[in-house]
Amino acid sequence: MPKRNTIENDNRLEALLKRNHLSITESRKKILQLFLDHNGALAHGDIEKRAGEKFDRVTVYRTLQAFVDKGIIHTIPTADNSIRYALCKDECGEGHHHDHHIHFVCSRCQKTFCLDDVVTPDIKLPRGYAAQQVEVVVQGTCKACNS
Amino acid sequence: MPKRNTIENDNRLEALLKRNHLSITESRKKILQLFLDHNGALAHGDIEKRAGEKFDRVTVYRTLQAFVDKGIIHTIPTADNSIRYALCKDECGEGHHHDHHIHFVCSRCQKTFCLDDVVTPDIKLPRGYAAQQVEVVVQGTCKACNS
DNA sequence: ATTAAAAAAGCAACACAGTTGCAAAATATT
DNA sequence: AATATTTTGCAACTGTGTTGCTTTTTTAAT
Repeated sequence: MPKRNTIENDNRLEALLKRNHLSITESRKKILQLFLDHNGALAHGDIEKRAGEKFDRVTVYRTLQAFVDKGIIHTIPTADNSIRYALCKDECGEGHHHDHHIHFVCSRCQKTFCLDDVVTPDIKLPRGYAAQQVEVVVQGTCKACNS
Repeated sequence: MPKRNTIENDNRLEALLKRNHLSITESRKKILQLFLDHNGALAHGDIEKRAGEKFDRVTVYRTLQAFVDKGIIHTIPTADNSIRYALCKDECGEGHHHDHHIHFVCSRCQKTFCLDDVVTPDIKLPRGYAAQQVEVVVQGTCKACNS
């Protein structure tokens, strides 16, 4: 496990929380760390499993909710009805998410990825419809599973 | 309520069920009727409310599952994690859904529509990723709410 | 550094969605 | 019409997410 200087890392976490006006607590640091260590999205279940030994279920829910509210993470809709979360890029802030990238779900390893470089396409809608937000979820096989 | 000749309508429902190798039961006819009468998608809750006085919760679940399996209806992923169902076009069959249209969720009236004429766009993925299916859900205001 | 105020965590209890096994009823098959 | 098959309803259970409230932790103020 690539674990760098603990204090330095801690500072980084705390700075991120402070910047978002969240008080610094063990659970928030732990869960934030999970996201930073993990490339790809996390299902609620994953998070609960990895953080759940130390923290209450309810705390995990409330922490994730707080992160979503502050624009630190965003949710990813999936066909199988299990919410996934992933870190936001820096442009997101309290009350306004700007996630214009698409999401990729691997049907082999089941992992979910934010393809940050692939922007959502313009969709030409029938007369009368007005778009506010476009969500694209692509299912297929990911880089790792294809090689 | 536009109710045409009952027998003729019943025949239509039964034919649709037979074509999909499903035995003809009251619950299946009732729920299928709901979809035919309703333009737009139905949330599980809607269906249970409208069919639930007559049928058990479990039956509704199993009926919907059977319809999905046979390719009569398809599910629509939504951000709020509440599955919606809508009728498939004729090309769908057992074990293979071909829904290449996009879905539209109205943020005003909360209704969900299949925009059958709007096909899912080609998405250019990073090297290494292979797409199998593309889901697009557009959120905005619908025709009715805009006029 | 102590202390008071504010925020978050933990706990218990609850509400709700979805599933499973099994007996009874309805449908299909001959 | 009789039998085999499928579906239904029921009860019980599991999992997920929520709420109210008390205790603990964190923050801010002295």
